[in-house]
Amino acid sequence: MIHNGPMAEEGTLTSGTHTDVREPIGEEHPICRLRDVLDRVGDKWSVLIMDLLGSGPQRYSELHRSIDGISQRMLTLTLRSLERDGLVDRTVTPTSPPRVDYALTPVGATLSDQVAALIRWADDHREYVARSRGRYDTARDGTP
Amino acid sequence: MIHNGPMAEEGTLTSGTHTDVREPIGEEHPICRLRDVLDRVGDKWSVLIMDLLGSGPQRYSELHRSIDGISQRMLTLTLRSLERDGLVDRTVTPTSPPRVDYALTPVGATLSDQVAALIRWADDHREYVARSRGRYDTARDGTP
DNA sequence: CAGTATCCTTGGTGATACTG
DNA sequence: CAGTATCACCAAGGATACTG
Repeated sequence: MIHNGPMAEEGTLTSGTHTDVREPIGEEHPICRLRDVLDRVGDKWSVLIMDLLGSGPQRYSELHRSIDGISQRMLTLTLRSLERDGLVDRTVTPTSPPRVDYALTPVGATLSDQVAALIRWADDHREYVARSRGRYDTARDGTP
Repeated sequence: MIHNGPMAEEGTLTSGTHTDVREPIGEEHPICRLRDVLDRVGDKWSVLIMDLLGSGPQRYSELHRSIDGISQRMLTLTLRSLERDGLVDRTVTPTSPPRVDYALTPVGATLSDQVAALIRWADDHREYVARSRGRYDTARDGTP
């Protein structure tokens, strides 16, 4: 049985104590530990940012301009949680106007590599997926 | 500039014509093509299912029992889109009661491998992330 | 068993405005 | 420049009930 729900609330991870309120679930599948990364990789913006930072540090405004359609709110929020997870470093240069640079941490870089692999997969199988969808949909539309 | 919005609606992929209504954006970053996979990997259930199927075909009811907390609705929906993308095969044995087996397609297996790599990453860096969060949070709570 | 149909909630997201 | 704060929305997802 894979437990998928929020098995570890912020407090559980934060507190330092790993007191599991629920039954032990780690033995059967490592998936339950995956949630964090998945949520990281899953949301729209994290991956974009991880990729962008993969080619070097970027300023807040550079990221904002580079990522079409992201709001300041989401950019900040995403960067914050990336920083919180130890995946990106935030460097403030208290000039005026202030300057803030974001860069991958060493660990963040390794995740960035995984993301890159995923991107490559997506690229390699882009057409396959498109054709699969085409076939699936026409099969449903064609013979109703 | 990375375009992230829904650049290709279902219809665009489905129709077979790749008439891009928007400006050409593929040159700058391959990210825009990634959305499909990301959405696949990103949502709660697809990854769980891909992993489960990685160890062999499973019946609907097996998946349902194996994945704690998933509703029939979401299980069906997720399996359908996985099938639509050509990542899993659905085999109906029209006995009574009916029996339906799900298995990874060859291509689905390769994505499953990527997912497995991600899982490994998550496992390897689980503690690191937890401690990063701990430090980040106590830094905020400790000095308010 | 393996779904489909329906209703309803919630939180992730965008838009907007303000600030050190 | 690099954020923070607030509001408002709506689609993803859960709960429940029904069916071939």
